[in-house]
Parts: sequence; structure tokens; C-alpha cells
Amino acid sequence: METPAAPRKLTSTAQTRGLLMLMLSRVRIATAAQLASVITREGTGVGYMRRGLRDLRALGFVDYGRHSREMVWHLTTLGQRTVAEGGDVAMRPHAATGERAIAAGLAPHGLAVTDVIVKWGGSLIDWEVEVDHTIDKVRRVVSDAVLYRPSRGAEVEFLEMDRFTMSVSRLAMKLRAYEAYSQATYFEGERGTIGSTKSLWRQRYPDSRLFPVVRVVLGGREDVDALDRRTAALEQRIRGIRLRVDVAALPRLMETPSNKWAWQPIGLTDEQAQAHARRAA
DNA sequence: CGTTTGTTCGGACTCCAGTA
DNA sequence: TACTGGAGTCCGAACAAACG
Repeated sequence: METPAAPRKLTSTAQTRGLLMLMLSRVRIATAAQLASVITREGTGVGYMRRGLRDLRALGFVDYGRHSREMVWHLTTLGQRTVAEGGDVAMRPHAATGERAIAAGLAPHGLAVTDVIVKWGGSLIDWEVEVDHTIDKVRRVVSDAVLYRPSRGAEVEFLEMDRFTMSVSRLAMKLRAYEAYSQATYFEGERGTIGSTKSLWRQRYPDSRLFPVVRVVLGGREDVDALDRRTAALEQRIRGIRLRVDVAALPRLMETPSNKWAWQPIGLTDEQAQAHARRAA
């Protein structure tokens, strides 16, 4: 590939650079430490990641913005196009690069989402961030992240990050928006003929028996008790919601191996969700 | 033996508390 | 309020070790 005059010898392997590009295309923004923890154990390899990132920056594929002390990395538009042309992963053509999010001071939210994605483990390829689910002309719900992994009757899971920046009632409204999305229908068939009504969400996730679980991660505070109180308040607000909602506190998740993560269900149980699905059918 | 990966160290930066 | 010095981090580069 013709590159804009590489100023010096590259100090990283093509393999790591490719991996970095791939990871950044999935999580959108990340710190060097976060990226390192995906492929090496905690603490090691950060310097190595930095080398790769520096090379990629010299090549024009990535850039960084500052969030206080930390460098927050993101793909450039050139980088995004390159990943898309690589063909290994599906890239949305007009996805934002993350540069603006960092500049706007939204880095902490994005980094928290990245934290969960990275710590969750599994394949980064299976994640997509900032996914737009349009309900109708005025309503839509944008998922912080979607995990493409079959789970509990659905082919994906939704991830929502809350950093104590919105009120509990607004958080509840977002979950109600998910509920609306789960129940929205559209009419299929010619005007005036006998068509059929179908669930909107099945257009996008046709291989799911049940509407996906919404996982809410509460962060923004180290105080776990405060987060628990928020969980309880949220549970109150969404009482009777026809949606499976699981909640967990970010500080707890960060200190626990991901296979032991404990999620607290505050919406429907799997059985209830199945019963609803049968009744609707 | 050249390349790749991990570690160490100095410098630069940011945050914060104390002071005028 | 503006300034300053200290403390703590993070970055980058040099160095060392492991690898094929």
C-alpha cells in the first residue's frame, strides 16, 4: 500500500498493527492500557501497544485525543476505510471516528463502555458500539454496545452504560424506549391487501426467539452502596416492564473475573419473557 | 543473527494543595 | 484569584531478553 512517506522505520509488526486497527474499529475509543489488556495479561505489553499506535499514527490510520493525562486513541477516517476494505469485519460506512466524542469531553463514557467490552472477554469482533435502533420517525434507541453472541433465546445482547450522568427517571425512559422497540410492529404487504403485522426488531435480529436482554452497567462512582441504591431506584421505576433487564455495578465487575460476573435481574425473567412471546404469537 | 517482545528510566505533563 | 512547587503518572526511547 502506498503510504504518506513513512518518516522512519516501523517498530511494530504488521500483525499487531492489524490487531490494533481491528480493536479500535470495534470499541471506537480506547487507551493503550485497555488495548493491551485484551491480548496480554494486566500491566505488560502497554509499551508495546504504544509502539504500534505510534506507527499507525505515523501512517495516518489512528490518532489520539487527550482526556486529562491519558491518551485516548481512535481510528481516523482513513483508518476506518482501510478496516472496511480489509473485509474481515462489518463497518458501518459513516460511523463517527470518536475524535469528536473525545473533543466534546465524552471520553469517560466511551472509555467505560470499552472497559466493559474489554473485560467481558470473548472476541472483540463480536461487538459493535453506538448502534442505532430506529422505532419510528421520532423514536429511536441507540445502544451503547451490542454483543453478537447467542444468549438466552436471542442472537445478541444489548449493553447500556450509565455513569451517574443522567437521572434515574431518564435512565428508566431509555429502558422504556427499549420496551417500545421490542413491541413496535410494522405492516407488511401492499396497501389495501391483507398483509401481516411483524415485529420491527426481528427485521434486524431475525434469528432470535426472544427480544435480547438489556444489560445495564452502572458506573461513575466507586461507592458500590450508592450504585446499589441506584439499582433499587431503577427497579422501582421500571416495575412491570416487559423486557429482560440485568444490572451490575462497574466497580464490582472490574475486580471480578468475567466468568463470575453477577448480574441482578430487575425486569422479566427468562420464563416470563417466553410466556409473553407465546402470547404474542 | 535479525526480529520481536518485555522492562527500565528520564522527561514532560497534569493535578492538587498551599500561599500571596 | 493567580501562581508555584510537589507528587504522581504516563509517554517514548533505550536497553535487555527471548524467539525462530
